[in-house]
Amino acid sequence: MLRASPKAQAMNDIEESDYLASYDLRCYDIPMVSVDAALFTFHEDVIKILLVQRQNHPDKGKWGLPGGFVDKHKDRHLEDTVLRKIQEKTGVVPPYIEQLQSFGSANRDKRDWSITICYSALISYQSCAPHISTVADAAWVNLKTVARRALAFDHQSLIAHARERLRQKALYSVVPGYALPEKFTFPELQKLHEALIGKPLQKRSFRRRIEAANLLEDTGEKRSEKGPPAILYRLRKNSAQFTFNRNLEE
Amino acid sequence: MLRASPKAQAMNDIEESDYLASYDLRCYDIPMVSVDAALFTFHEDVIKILLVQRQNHPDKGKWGLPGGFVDKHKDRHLEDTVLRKIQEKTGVVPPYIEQLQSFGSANRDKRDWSITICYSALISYQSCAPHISTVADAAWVNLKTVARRALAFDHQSLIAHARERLRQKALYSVVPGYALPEKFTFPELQKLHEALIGKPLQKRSFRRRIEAANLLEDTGEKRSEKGPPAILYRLRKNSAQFTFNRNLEE
DNA sequence: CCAATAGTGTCTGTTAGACATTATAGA
DNA sequence: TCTATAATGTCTAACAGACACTATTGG
Repeated sequence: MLRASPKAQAMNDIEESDYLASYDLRCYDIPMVSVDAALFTFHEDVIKILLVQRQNHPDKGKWGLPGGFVDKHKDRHLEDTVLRKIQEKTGVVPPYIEQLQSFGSANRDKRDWSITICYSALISYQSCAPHISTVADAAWVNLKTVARRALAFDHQSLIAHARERLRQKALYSVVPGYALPEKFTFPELQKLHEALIGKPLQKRSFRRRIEAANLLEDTGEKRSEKGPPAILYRLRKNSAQFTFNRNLEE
Repeated sequence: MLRASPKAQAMNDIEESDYLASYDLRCYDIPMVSVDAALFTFHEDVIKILLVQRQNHPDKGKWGLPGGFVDKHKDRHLEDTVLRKIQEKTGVVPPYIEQLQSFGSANRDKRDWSITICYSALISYQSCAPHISTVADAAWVNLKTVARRALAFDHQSLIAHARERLRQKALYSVVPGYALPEKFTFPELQKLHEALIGKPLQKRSFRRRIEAANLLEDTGEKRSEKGPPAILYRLRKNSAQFTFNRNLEE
C-alpha cells in the first residue's frame, strides 16, 4: 500500500521529507512482527496442544507453535492471519479464538528485535483429525509433557501463558467446551475443566451453575457407555461471552 | 541487528537465499508496528485519561493516546517502549501498567497495514501534575466526555477497550487504587470504583472484602475534611496480583 | 448543636462445597 | 445381580447486599 504510492500520499502535506524519513525508518529500524497460535484440544482425557515443525530458518526443524507473518494482501485483520495459519495446518477454522498477549523483546529471536502477537484457540480433536493425520509436520502434544521439549524461540513461555489463561477460563466460564466435539456430555465437560484446573470439581456445583446460566442446549440425544445414558448437549450461541460472577475454588 | 550482519548469520546455513528472501520480505511487505498507552488517573472525583497532540503526520495536530515506535537500541522489551513514551509525556513512570491488547488491520492507519500494541496504565494525578502543567501538547481529559472528541486513528476504540478492562478490574481487584495518590482513604478508593463501575457500592461489602484479603496497609495517619477523620492507607506490595474469587455486582 | 460522613453491627439472600441418594445402563 | 456412573436432594459455609446504627469531625 504505502510502497505503491508514497508520493501520492505525501503530496497532500508540506513535509514530504518528514514523511519519507519515517518511511525509511520503517525499513531499517523496526522490529519483526509475527503471529502465533496456541491451539488446544481435549482427546481421551488429555489436553493437547498443536505443534508444527519449522520449515524455515532460524530454528529450522525445531517444533513450535503454528504462526507466521501478516500477508498484507490476504489479511484484513490480525485475526485473519492467525486463522489462515491455523487452517493451513489443521484444514479447519477453530470455533473459538481469542488474542492472548503480545511478546516483544530484543532477544526472543536471534535474528532481530522481534514481536509476536500470540492467540489462543480451541478446536475439537475430531474436526481436524482427517487433515492432521495426513501431514508429518503437525502433531498434537500432551500439554502435561510439552514443557519437557525444546521448542523454537520463546514458544515454551507462550504456551505457559496460554495454559494459565485457559485455566482461569475454566474457573469462570464454559469456554473450554470449544475444545470438545459439537455434542458432549456434562461429565465430559467437567473432566476437561478438572484437567485444566488440576483438581476434581463437585459435579453438583459444576452442573448447577451452568444450568442456571442456561449455557448449554439439550440436543435431545443421549449416549451410554458404562452406566446410565448421559444427555448430549451443545454450547449455546454466545456462551463464550458469559462469565460467572463467582469462580470455582482453585 | 539483522542489517548489520545478515551474511554472518546466514553463513551457518545452506539456504542463504531463503534467508535473504525473507529478509527482503520484511522491508517491503510488513505492517507498521507501534505502541500506545491508555493512561488513567482519578482527580476530583473524575476519571481522566491522558491525551497528547500529534506532532507528526498523519493526523498531525489531532489528539490521541501517547505512543510511538519501538527503538531497537533504547528498548529491550515492549514495555520499555511504552514506559519511555509515558515518561516523555508525564515525566514519571506509572506504578501500574499492563498490556491491554494488540489491534491490527489494513485500515486503522491510512498509510498502511498497521498494528498497535496497546497498554493500559494508572498513575496518581499529583505525581505527574508538575510536568504536564508545563506542556501544551499533553492533557488530562474526562473519560466520560472523551467519546465526543475526534481522536487520531482508532484511538477512540482503544480507549473503549481500556475503559472496559479497567471496569472489570474494579469488580474483582484493587488495581484501580494505582490511579490514586500513594496514601488514600477507603471512601476515596470506593468512589473511584463506583465511577468505574457506574453505580454505587455497599461500603460494608467493599471494605469487608479488601480487609479480609489484607490488601491495604494502614499508614497510621488520618485525614479529616467533612466528618470524622478517615484512615489513610497505601496499597500493599503485590496487591495488584490479587483477584477476588467473587465479583461485585454490576 | 447540627450536618456530613467514617466506620461498625447484623440480618438476609445467593451460591459453591460436600456428600448422600436414586436411577439406569452394560456385563 | 452387580458395578459403574448419570443425575438429583439437601445441608452447610462463605460472602455480598442492605441498611440501621454509632462515632467524630468542622461550622
